[in-house]
Amino acid sequence: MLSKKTKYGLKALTFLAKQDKKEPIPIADIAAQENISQKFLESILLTLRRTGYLGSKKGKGGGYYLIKDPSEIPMTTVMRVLEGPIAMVSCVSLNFYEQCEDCPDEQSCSVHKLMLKVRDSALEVYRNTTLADLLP
Amino acid sequence: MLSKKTKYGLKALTFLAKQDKKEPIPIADIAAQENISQKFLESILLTLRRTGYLGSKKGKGGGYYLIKDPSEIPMTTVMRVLEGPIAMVSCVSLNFYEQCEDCPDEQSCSVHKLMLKVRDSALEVYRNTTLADLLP
DNA sequence: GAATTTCCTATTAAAACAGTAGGGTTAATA
DNA sequence: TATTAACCCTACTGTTTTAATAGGAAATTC
Repeated sequence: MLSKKTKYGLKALTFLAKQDKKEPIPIADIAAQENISQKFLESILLTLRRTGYLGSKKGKGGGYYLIKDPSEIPMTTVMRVLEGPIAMVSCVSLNFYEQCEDCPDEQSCSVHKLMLKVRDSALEVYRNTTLADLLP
Repeated sequence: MLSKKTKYGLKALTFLAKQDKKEPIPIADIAAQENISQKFLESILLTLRRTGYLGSKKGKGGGYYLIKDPSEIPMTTVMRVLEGPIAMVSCVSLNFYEQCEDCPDEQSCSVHKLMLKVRDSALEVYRNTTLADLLP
């Protein structure tokens, strides 16, 4: 299941992408419009800032805004930052690889085999989808 | 992340599919070979029996065995029984559909849009993969 | 310097996960 | 009939994750 963190993060990004003028939007506005706990959203946006797609400004008239064009924001990055690894098991993860301790041989493991396929298909979707594709 | 329940269930199914003779294998044997807690595996196999692909026999010489050929056991069923919905949000689930309570309009929801794609791609993998494809 | 808004650190409440423990029932075999 | 092994049920436990909440520091504007 997708975490609410990711869900809210995606909604916030979409909200920012929909703005005509690219001036900062306060967290409070996004939270109110999208029905999200403000404090929770605060930490999510802070996390998202690490992607480099999001800028912020403090003080009055401050808030969050997109630095890049929505079409330049791929879902691979967004999902990895918010949800973590795209792979369902660490032994098939590209960015978070770890060996399974209970598995003697990766090559002959049925779970590995299946999850490799699933990862590839998910990755293809995320790589070919940008924030622009999610706008109405 | 994939739950250990699903992981162990897949390993058990593969183990049964690898047997030359299709005679019953005791839970204890599978648990020992695959490094799984026996009691935990017991409940997993009980769950898997509901798919109709797995048969069991009580008493001495008893155990679990596959009823169908591995090539007739699709991953869609296995994953749904063990892991639950294939969709990452309930509003795009085929078998477990539920409306999101915080979302006013599904059609214009960016999360919905993205997760629909992800579900479709995962579904294609699971539909086109049978237990036979996971054997070494 | 007062108000606004982001930034950052803790803490918490609830749920899910991964078992563990135990016991009793049923069915098949030898 | 004794043994074996699946079946089925309850309940508890420890750990981790999730989804927040609380409080204050730092930066910016007017």
